[in-house]
Amino acid sequence: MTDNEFKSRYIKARRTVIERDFAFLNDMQREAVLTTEGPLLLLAGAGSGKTTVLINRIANIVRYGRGSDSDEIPAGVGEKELEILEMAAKNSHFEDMAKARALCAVQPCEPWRIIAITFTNKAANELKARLTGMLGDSANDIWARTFHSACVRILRRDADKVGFDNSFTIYDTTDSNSLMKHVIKDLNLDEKAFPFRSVLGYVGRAKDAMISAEEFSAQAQASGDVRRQQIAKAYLLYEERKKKADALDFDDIIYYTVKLLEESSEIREHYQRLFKYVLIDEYQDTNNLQYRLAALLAGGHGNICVVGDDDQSIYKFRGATIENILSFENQYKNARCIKLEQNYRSTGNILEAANAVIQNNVGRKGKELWTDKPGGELITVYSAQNENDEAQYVAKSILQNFENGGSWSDNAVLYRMNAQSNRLEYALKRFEVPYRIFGGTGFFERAEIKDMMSYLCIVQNPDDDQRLLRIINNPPRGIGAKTIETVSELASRDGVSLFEIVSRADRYPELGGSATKLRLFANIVYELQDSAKTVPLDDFFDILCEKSGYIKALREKALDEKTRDENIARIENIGELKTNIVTYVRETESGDLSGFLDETALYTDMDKLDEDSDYVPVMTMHSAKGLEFDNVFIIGAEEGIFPGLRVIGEPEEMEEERRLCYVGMTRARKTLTLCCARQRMLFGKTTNNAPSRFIEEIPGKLIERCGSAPNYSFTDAGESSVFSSGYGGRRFPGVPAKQQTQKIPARNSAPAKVSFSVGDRVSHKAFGEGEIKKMVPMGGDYFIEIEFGTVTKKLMLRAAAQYMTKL
DNA sequence: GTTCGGCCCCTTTTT
DNA sequence: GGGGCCGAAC
Repeated sequence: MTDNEFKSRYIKARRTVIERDFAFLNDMQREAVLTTEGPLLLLAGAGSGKTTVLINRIANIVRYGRGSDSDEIPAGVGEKELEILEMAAKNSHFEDMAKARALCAVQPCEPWRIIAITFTNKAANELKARLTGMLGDSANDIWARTFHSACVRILRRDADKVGFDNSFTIYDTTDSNSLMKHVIKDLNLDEKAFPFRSVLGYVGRAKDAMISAEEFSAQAQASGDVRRQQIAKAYLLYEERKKKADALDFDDIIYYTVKLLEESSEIREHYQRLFKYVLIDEYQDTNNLQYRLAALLAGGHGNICVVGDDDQSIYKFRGATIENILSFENQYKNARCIKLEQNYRSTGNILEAANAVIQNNVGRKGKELWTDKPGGELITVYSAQNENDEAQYVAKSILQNFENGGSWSDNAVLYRMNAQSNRLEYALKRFEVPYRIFGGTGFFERAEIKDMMSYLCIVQNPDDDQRLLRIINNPPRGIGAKTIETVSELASRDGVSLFEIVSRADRYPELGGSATKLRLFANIVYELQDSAKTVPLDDFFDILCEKSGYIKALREKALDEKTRDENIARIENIGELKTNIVTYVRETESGDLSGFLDETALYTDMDKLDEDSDYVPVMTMHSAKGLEFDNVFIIGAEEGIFPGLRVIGEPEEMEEERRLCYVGMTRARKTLTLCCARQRMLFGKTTNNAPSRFIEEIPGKLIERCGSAPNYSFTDAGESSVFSSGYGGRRFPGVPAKQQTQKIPARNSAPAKVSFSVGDRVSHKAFGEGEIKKMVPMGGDYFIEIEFGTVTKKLMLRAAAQYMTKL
């Protein structure tokens, strides 16, 4: 046998044995799993098994290294080894498979040398959980993290190289907003002409382009644009304050990591040597900074795998650019590209509907998902009277799904914006449906939680001025606005933090009698810092509650009849925070304060804490990305809401909105329900919205319409459906003039006449014969209970009537 | 210094 | 509808 012959037989047999481990995948998926070396672009449609591919690819790398994707032959192997491999390749019941597998490995990769970056915590957690399931505890060493948490980990080691202390604090959006507000005020800028949000937008965009405050300022000077110069001033001061407070905002976390890696060859090389394999999920959503970061991390071994789907790009608003995925093959000349187009998640109907919607987008690469699952249930479109009716319908449908057998968590409710959750929550509570709201004004945004977190942050880093201001007089310590103003002036005069002044208050005659009170506060901080060093975190938290006087103040307020409930709730919430701390201490080795602060700063919702319990997840379509559920309810599918008012008339943004719709629809495995309300109260105003154009883009044959607003007209997609909120103008486009004068029926008014009544015997297509036990008018429909033999079903009459005949 | 009431603003989506 | 901010009253 020649060397060449030996070599090619060896490689072939090795590949065949490895392939066997992944026989359950389809050809394209397997190809992606086995392609481990060099740059790889994975175009993965919704539900195409992307995560499955990712975790199996990692498993392959851990088990076999580059065995499946290399023509190297390890030194010292001969014909005996070839024989073993070829036997194993031929016979899947080969007796010494362990030996054969061992022969397949070419430098198997240590788990801690693999980094897999995702966008959301949920995606990262799922990745981690599935990896652990597959690889056991060693999977914990894999860097399966979000961009932000990976960067925090890097910066915790070396932030001092870019001008921060390694114990830096993280500012969330609220902190950034509040800091920018102060900055604008202190610069005497007109708050109308320079809204903090928009200034922060400029800052964010500048950072994404790696333009520092100084560079931005220089550019503004050169341009002669006065407005830009003002923004530059705000940018400079904003950065200065953050630096003084040793704080990084969300953008900074990525920005400074990139800066660190670009500027320090030593650190860059450390990570480039460390990470043999880099995987980036949702690559279509990366912005410029994240794109640079990915390239930096993979710069050593060059094994970068990016996964994405141009149809699911929904973060353009925060600087994500689809260009990153489109230009991947230019950036990496030897890149390979694999497309996954078979959908395993959804039924044929759901997929056909989603494809039909996304086809209305012009700017796309043109990828068509297909499935071998035929038909399935029709897509339900429910037209509600108003948001209450909509919420009740959803709650009842979920209840019904649950009663038909299944978990609560098989159902999910998705909406466009967090503000829509209110009515829904109410309905779910009423029907005793366990649910959980993700995102939005969550637990960590409650005032009392932010206060306690601020105390913890101050213990960790007393120079954090933003948080110091939050708690210095909370509970009241007699440190008022005047005193704080004086302290601020002294601090900015001496170029030090507020706490520096507070702790040495007696040296400043300007502070007069307040000095004692300030010293008292400083002492509390010092004492807390001492306990934090010696006492476990959970016990420390109790000490904090007591020493700060915070709980005591709440108890006193709770004595007042008027505010009793509110303050008791606050105390309970703090108890809940304690529970989080206890869990954190139990689940992490070090259980230290800084780790807890990092986690809570980056994890907006504590989703991972009770994954065992069963509940209905409720969230925006943005946060639903990457998740899947049997039954998906999308509420608020109306012009002006989804698509939102501000994207109507903006073709590019409309396309992003449509991609969001595509993301929402493709979350569903078995059933998909789209709801629209004829009348809706939002932000204190009542509006009459036409059904979403996205509904109209779904072929009629795939839809089953139902609902309590039967006159609610569905127009053809086109100009007439652009009408949204009822500011003058025509209220119901497409509705004949005669009906327009009709009053909209009030909530719970008598519904249209029905041909069923209590006591009727009925025959139902799915449940057989039964008797109507109860009928309650509800949202223009009837809520009915029918006894079928031993089981009682709760149904909505209008929907059920289609399957029922009277006996 | 503190508290309370009214006014004004904002309403996209995530880390 | 609700939260933040400011000014007036305690």
